[in-house]
Amino acid sequence: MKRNSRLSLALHTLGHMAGDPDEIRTSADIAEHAGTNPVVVRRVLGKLREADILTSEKGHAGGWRLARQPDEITLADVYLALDESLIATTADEEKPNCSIEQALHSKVTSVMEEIERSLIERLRATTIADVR
Amino acid sequence: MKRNSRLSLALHTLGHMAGDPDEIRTSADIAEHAGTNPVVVRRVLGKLREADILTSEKGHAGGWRLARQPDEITLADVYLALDESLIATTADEEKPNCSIEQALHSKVTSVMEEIERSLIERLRATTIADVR
DNA sequence: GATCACGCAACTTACGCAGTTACTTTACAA
DNA sequence: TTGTAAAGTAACTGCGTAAGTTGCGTGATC
Repeated sequence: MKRNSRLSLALHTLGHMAGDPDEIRTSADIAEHAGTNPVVVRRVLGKLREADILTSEKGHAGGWRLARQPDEITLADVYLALDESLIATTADEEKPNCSIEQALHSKVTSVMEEIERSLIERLRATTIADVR
Repeated sequence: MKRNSRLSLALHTLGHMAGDPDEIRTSADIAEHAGTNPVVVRRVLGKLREADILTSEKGHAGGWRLARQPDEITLADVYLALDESLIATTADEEKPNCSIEQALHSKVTSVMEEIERSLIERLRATTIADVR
């Protein structure tokens, strides 16, 4: 796998689920299709379950399923469910004792926050049904 | 040091230089002020030299100096000089043989490119003289 | 109760980057 | 011309993060 793998894995899986919402899928099947490991799949999809995007069932004939309709799940929902940020967080300094550092930090931080909001807004315009 | 250290180091240093453009600074001095190592400073500032933001002189009484006026150096110039991206690059897949992955990749890539352009545009509005 | 699935914790591995060391090159000055 | 002070650079180390892996527990169905 590569960088940004969590979001890629999540979206890829959701895309397939959107195409056949009634099918239940196991971590093993998903992992094989995505070329990764069942435990990794559970880690990532577990985040999506916390955000009420997916449900999982244990036991025989268990697995993963969408918790909502595909057209009610936006890319922003998925992005936010994984805490992972595509925007580099400006490392929180302990104490920017230097005034120039303070000015820079506040400037860059405000720009990045604006960009992040803008990103989420754009992601909200697409649902996983659109990429099916 | 922490995350995003290269951009922080670059901007911090340039901010100080903007306050006193005629002073020549050694890597050792800069490193001490920034709490890091002279070699690291040279690595980062070397990138800025390639972008004609700084000049360096070897030998006795050598060091680093701005190559342009402070108000002619934007945050975008610095950001672009360091190749480092604040926007996570969507890992270049070898061959997305899966059609859903293709659709996702192109969608996410186009959003991210738009966001990156937007970021650069905003960074271009501030010069290092503004944070002095 | 056997099996099949997720849940989870702990460990291993891979990778990037800051940090470090050591050496070379260059410029200036005594 | 020799010594010193600076950048340039290559190679190595250490650390943090994330994926990958293993093992065991838990719950549901047959």
